[in-house]
Amino acid sequence: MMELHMTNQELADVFDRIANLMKIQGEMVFKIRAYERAAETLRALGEEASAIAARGELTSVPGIGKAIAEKIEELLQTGRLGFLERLEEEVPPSLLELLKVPGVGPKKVALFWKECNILTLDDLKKAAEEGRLRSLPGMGEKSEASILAGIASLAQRSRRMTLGRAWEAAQRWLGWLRSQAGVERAEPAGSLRRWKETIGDLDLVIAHRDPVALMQAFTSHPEVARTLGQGENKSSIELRDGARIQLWAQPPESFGALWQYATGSKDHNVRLRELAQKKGLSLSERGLLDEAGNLRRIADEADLYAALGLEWIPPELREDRGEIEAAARHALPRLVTLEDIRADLHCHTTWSDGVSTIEEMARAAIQHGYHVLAITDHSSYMGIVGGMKPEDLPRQKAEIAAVQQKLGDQILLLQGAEVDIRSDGIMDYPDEVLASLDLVIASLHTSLRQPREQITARLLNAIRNPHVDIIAHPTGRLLPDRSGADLDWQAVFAALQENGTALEINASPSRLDADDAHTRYAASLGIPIVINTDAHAPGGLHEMRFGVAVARRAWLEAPQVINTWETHRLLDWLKQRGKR
DNA sequence: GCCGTTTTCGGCCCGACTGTTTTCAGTCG
Repeated sequence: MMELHMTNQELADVFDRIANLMKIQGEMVFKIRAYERAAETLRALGEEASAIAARGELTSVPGIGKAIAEKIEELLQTGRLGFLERLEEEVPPSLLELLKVPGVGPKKVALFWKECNILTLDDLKKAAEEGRLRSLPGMGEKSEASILAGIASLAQRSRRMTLGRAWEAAQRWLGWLRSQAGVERAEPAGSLRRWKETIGDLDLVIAHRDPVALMQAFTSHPEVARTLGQGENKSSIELRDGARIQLWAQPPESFGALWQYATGSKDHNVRLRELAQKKGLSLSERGLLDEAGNLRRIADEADLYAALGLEWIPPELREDRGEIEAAARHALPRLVTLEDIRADLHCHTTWSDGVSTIEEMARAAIQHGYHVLAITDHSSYMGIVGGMKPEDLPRQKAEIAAVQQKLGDQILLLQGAEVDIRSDGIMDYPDEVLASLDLVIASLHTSLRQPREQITARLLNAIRNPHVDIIAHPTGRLLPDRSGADLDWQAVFAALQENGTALEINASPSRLDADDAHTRYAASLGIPIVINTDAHAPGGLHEMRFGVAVARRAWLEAPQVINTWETHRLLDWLKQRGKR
């Protein structure tokens, strides 16, 4: 049977498309939710759906039943879906653009389409400008103005933020909030607190007894371009750069319920509320309401989870990926923490494109409390980064030895290299050079758009090289929006497993590669995971926390991450791989 | 469309805010 390559992401996009078209069509909300849930599930899988389909086990995946499994199989076998094609004949796909306008949902889109024959964003803009929308039921002049503002902001609105940028912005705003009168507590929530790889809107929560004046100050802050909503408990603003911030407020005694609610994810919250219902309770951001109508306010998140019979769930796990079941069994993983990290095995110095010396990087690593630092400058293939030729390595080795002597037992320095996998799949250093290093990282930097078979073959070639210890940033993606290589993940996983090669989580917020889903699946196969910063300056070492966040979202415990190991164990691992 | 120790039918989370409304629908998270 001819098998077409559809990634989990591509499959998920199809089901999201179906869900949105059905919304405009006015289909049952629960049917729509089923498609949305299937899309979420596919994105979180890690293992390729095609591999599960080949075993005939799609329906054993939670959220995928008979109907959706059949659609996945049709897509995998033919690359098309008759159901979607018929749907698109009934609902013009150009309407999906209209859904992106803030404040415009499926009901309005259907109304505009059926009553005014509006099919595109341009149609909608023109109709609003000409005042043709105000006569529609539920519409008025303000609605028209809001739609025009929404279309304008859509055009100039920035993309999703990287996690790094979002954290910086959040810290600034939290600082401002904490300086305001009456703010007893201010914390990040939403996808930021769950450490998702990119962030749409910033969600912030505060404890405040009388937030009306504060909400006013928030929406009139000098950076605000427009106010999207302002109420007593909730306000939303858009900044000049297009970023959006939502602020929620509750009194301190309800702060736990609010923080939990605003942290999400939506799917996680829905599951919690269903659980509450089964116990005869109603859960909201205000607290738990019993059947007699008594509201139990909740100051501390952990009390909320406890009231539902659950362990407190770390925010990184709150995606409805099995965490609620695990919390009920008191079987949540003991997630790896930043404090567990003892080594950084990927950084650059002035020997290639780094801006600091070996000694500067080593001293910075000591400040982080690390026991081991691997100096892994680039090989020479990429001319642009001024990589190291094999003949440079002995001189670098001498410098590392000199710094090592100077620093004594404060830290152990390893001489590694980040060796390019050339476009033809050949490693950039010959085997005897690779064998002379303490640690070898292999990575793809060029020709990332090669066809799946070709680029996978390059990576497999590196994994099978007995001198290669770590595969760095496997897809080469750049967040927020440059996608990476199209890899045959099942082949990559199998090769990593067979060779005992470690898979890197690259901690740079513009990479976070491998991602949480693939890392979780890789670790379940016993593949060693390493979290590296790929720092090019001492400041870059601080990005370790973003990599740890990915590992936590992948449910990893410290023993699965090789740079949490005691030095002797790490060295044993390298030795067993033929190093040192 | 999915799901099940209240099982194979009948459920499926909850509230704030806006703009249009004289009591509510739509959107959002």
